[in-house]
Amino acid sequence: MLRLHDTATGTVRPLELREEGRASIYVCGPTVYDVPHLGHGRFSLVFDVLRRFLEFRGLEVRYVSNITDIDDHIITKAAEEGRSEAEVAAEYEAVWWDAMDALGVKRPTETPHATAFVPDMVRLIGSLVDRGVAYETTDGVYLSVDRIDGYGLLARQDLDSLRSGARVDPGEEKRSPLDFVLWKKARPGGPTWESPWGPGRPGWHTECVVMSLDLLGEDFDIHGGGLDLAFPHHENERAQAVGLERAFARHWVHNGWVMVGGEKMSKSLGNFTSLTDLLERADARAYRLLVLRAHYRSPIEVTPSTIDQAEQGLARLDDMARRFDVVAPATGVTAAQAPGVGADAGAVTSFVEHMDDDLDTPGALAEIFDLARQAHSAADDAKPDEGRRLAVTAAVLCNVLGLSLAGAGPSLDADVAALVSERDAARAGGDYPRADAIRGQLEALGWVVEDGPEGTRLHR
RNA sequence: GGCGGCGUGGCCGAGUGGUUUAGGCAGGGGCCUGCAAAGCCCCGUACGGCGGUUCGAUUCCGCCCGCCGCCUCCA
Repeated sequence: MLRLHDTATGTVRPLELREEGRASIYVCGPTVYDVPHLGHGRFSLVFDVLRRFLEFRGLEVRYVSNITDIDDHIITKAAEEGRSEAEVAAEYEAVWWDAMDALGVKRPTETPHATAFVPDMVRLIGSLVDRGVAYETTDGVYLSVDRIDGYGLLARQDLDSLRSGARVDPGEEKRSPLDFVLWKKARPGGPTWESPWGPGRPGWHTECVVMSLDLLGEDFDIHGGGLDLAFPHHENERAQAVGLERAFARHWVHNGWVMVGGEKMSKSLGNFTSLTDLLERADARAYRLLVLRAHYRSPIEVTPSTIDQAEQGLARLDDMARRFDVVAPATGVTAAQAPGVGADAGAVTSFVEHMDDDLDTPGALAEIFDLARQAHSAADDAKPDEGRRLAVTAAVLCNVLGLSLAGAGPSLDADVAALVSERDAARAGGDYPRADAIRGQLEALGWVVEDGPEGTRLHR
């Protein structure tokens, strides 16, 4: 069974599902007030692969990822641009899904929006107040972390050490500097909702508690997100669940940073690269490969050089797919079904063993590249069927990682096709100067020209 | 200040107490090819520094140096 790192224990431990055969996952999604950056791309890819792999393992996966469509950033932006918060959120949500589609990220099974759950949040906050875990001040409702057993679990620090590092704003009415806001009483500007504490809006941390518990139920399996969500966001979600005495996530999974010049990429540092920009410059699959080449908990450095290396690696896999004319295998193939579609059982087993080991995608990719080498080798050795079998295996496994390979050759327009046949004729007749001239023409049109036993082959 | 992580061959990036190597990219040599391209074969013998444990450490322990992160909105 899959073993995964759990931030709550700081160890890699077996994923013990609530319900046999079914996995429930909640991944914190974006706040839609700006274009997504490379860090958003990484977590989306990492959890997409986790989801695909669980499905490959034959599990029925329910994957919930939210859209935060109301918060201070959105309100600020709306005010600056003189339009509604809903318009701002809708615009950037559309950008978000475009980027996800381009990356080949499977749509979550549910994508709840925070604004649709505000009444539920009010009820949840009310329960916390009733239980004496939360309290009202002049500007809002706060959760009292002193009342929470094990606060600091995800930060892997105890309350005292967290408190010692906490920054305190003067004039705050919080009982502890670590207490966090559940409900913000209405201030000028921005939308409001009714509550027992007057009009206002929810703080950030409550929405994910409500949406995960409403949709997945108590004691769901995996809660994930970027490492910077571990504290305070996930810590504060957990605190609310503890305060309510409701079972929460069984397993906490966090992915590492995207780095830029040795520093964490983040909005606040202003050193981010937008995902949209990257997707315009590079093959989206190259970013997936770049992310998967490193372990999900390691930091990755994204530079023109590392992107280029990933594109070269991708070209190798594409070349294999072309040589063996491997079309993308049907999705939904499980590990158990893989041999039935012609995949090598031993390689599949080895791949699964890597992935079971805390999602060792670098090891899994090594397996795939090795298959590519073996496939070519077999074909060079006059064993085309064996080569094709290995190539099919590689393609099936790529699919589990969400990597689709370039299949058969592209369709050519009439002019290009004419050049190809003219060149083949020239080569057959020994007119190499003419053949080379046509190759030059084709290359000028952006084609890569390869000669095989069956004549000229083109690809982009 | 508290807590945590990292430092691997030209680059990216896994992994392990010792016999045979992660893998990719780039580079060199060879084969194949009319020439290329692609592919195949071969090659570099790396683990921040200093000690310690050990028959033996890149892998365990300690110290040091360097880098990064969290403790505040952040994927």
